[in-house]
Amino acid sequence: MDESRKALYRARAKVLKALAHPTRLWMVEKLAQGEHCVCELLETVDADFSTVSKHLSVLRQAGIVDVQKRGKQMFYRLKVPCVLEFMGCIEAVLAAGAQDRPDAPGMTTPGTACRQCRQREKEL
Amino acid sequence: MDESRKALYRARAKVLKALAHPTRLWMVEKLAQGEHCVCELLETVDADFSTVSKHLSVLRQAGIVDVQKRGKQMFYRLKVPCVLEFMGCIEAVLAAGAQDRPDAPGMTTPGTACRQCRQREKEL
DNA sequence: TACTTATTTGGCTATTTAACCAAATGATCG
DNA sequence: CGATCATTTGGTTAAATAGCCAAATAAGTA
Repeated sequence: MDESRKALYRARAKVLKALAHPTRLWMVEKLAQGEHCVCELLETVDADFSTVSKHLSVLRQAGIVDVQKRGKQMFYRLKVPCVLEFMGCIEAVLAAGAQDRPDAPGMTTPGTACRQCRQREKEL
Repeated sequence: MDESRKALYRARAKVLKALAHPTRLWMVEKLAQGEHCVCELLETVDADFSTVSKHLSVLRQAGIVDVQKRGKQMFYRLKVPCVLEFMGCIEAVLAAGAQDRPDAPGMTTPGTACRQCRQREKEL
């Protein structure tokens, strides 16, 4: 894998990482309903002012939210609303996670050994 | 926000966190093409055997991948393929992140003060 | 049974992240 | 200008994460 490809995956991971926090996830949903100033978000969150601000900063740096100063307040809004679409799939993961299926007992696939994997590759 | 709601967001965040790593993201895409044993993934990844194994463990615990033992090998596969759909939106975030728009200079919205926010709430 | 192969586990260290507090900034109001 | 409000920044500490190495399992194989 070349360096530019690695960089791409790092960038993608960074976006996901920005979303991967309960408080931030919550705030993103909140912002999906319309813009909010920091103190409005603060009220719903049970954390310190500076903590909320830092979370928003993470979202902003990831490019997920937008901020606009108006008067003495900072108004945040969701820049890329499609991130909300993740939720459906995440719920699916959570639902699937519960069952941990035993995966059909009578499995007859030959079990290609790893060494053989490489050999098979050579043969191709 | 009540405790069960918090727990929901924590659970969701955990799933995203599992995806939020370049190597894991890469492996998920790889697994989307079909099942692979650990050593096959290792070849494409430039990391230690144990590191790869741990990444897979994270994905498994999050409920994203499935594992099945066959012979001496562990075959991993994508359990919930919809996670791939995230990529489109992530690219959108990355694309949007580039431009950092100045958001229309002549903005005339009154700038509701935060104190006033609370007051406004009371008035409703 | 001993040997090799495939993978996981258990430390260990370096790095990153989260949270809080206190201080700094920036804008408006008196 | 000085006070106040909204928010960010810096510092600190605790906890989580990533990576590597070495040892432990587990399943064939000789």
